[in-house]
Amino acid sequence: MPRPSTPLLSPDRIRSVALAIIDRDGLDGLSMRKLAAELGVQAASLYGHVRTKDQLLNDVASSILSSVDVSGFDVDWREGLLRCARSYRAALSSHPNIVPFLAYGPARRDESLKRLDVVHGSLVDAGWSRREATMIAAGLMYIVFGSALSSFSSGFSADPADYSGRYPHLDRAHLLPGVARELDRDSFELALAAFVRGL
Amino acid sequence: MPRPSTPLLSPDRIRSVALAIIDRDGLDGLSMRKLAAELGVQAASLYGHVRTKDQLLNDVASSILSSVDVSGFDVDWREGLLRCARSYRAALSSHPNIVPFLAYGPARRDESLKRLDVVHGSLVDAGWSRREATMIAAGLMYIVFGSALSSFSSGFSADPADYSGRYPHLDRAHLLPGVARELDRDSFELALAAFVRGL
DNA sequence: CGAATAACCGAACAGTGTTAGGTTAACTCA
DNA sequence: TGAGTTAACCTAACACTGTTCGGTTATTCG
Repeated sequence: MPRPSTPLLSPDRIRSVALAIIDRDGLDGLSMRKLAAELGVQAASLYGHVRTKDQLLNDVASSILSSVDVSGFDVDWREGLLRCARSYRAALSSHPNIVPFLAYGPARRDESLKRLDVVHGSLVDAGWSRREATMIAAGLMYIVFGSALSSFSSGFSADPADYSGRYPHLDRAHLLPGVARELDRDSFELALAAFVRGL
Repeated sequence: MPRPSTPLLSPDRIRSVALAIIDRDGLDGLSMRKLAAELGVQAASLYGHVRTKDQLLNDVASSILSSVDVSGFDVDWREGLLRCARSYRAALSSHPNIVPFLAYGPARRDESLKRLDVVHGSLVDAGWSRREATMIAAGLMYIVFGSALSSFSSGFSADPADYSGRYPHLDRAHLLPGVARELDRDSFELALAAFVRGL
């Protein structure tokens, strides 16, 4: 196929299909050849629109982070922290398979830094020292990313035999996958509330 | 080379060299061929001692987790949580490159489950409901794994130009890598203290 | 109308995890 | 001691991976 009348590819289309594959097949399930195939194209063609696979993943990551909401700091810093953490987690948990990539280097993406700048500035304005502000922001990220790795409740096996006998206090752990989503959210809310209250 | 007089390989030796490579070159820096080369052997020979690369990584992970200390629950549950979290983080942060792998599925490794069983049982004995115990354990893991991903302080650039101007409140972010270790530990302690206090 | 550019393709390169089949040393047992 | 088995390594290959090079053709601009 030579140059088509109307272009088959665009950065937007590539990003959205890439994210769909990641959601469906996991992070390892995304290859440039598979991505190209689903776009009706050969792998080499992607490199006219995307610099590298890593860059593509970064772009996908940024688009996800753009929904993180730091408007709560207009109210007060506690509300800001809560709202930021909740929207951050919501963004991550709607695309759990990309979280391991995201967690690698969140501090170099513009979408992350813009929001971190607001958080840090608001905390300092509220009277925290710069060092404290940094630590509070870090602690918030710990809870957000820790919970978004989400491999806690949902990481358990649904087979009772994997636990009964061997782990006396985990005899109901096989029930966890069934309530994973709800339990993960409640665990996150518990950790977040305790953290913000304890500051 | 046929069968050598004294075996060149053993599961132990393979694991320890694998971990050394991961510590030195990162998780992606470990390949079966490189591992074999450093062991003075061809890649295929490894498969007489190791089922798959994934299994090898799991074994390495388990050996790291074996140093997590849950003895603090003999004192009381707060002390148990603190000591468990600290030793967990210490174990992870001495091999930061393997954390992304570890975070994938901690709930299926025997070394993890044995300790989780103690944590859960101790919390229930202390009067928490089973559900609360699960959520508290999850929250603790959030902070441990979130902080061990360690990409927070150390993930920043050391070049001032990456921040000044664009992010007004992050004008000293380039100093973070220099104090990353200390700041990460303090942030972890802050989050941990706030969490345990807030329960 | 001619030239430049943009969009795609085929083929290749070096690397990955893993398997099959072969070779030889060391061990086991009569 | 000698035969047979097993264990430990090897080479070669398979099907993948991300990425690059050079080629072909449709569109667009001067």
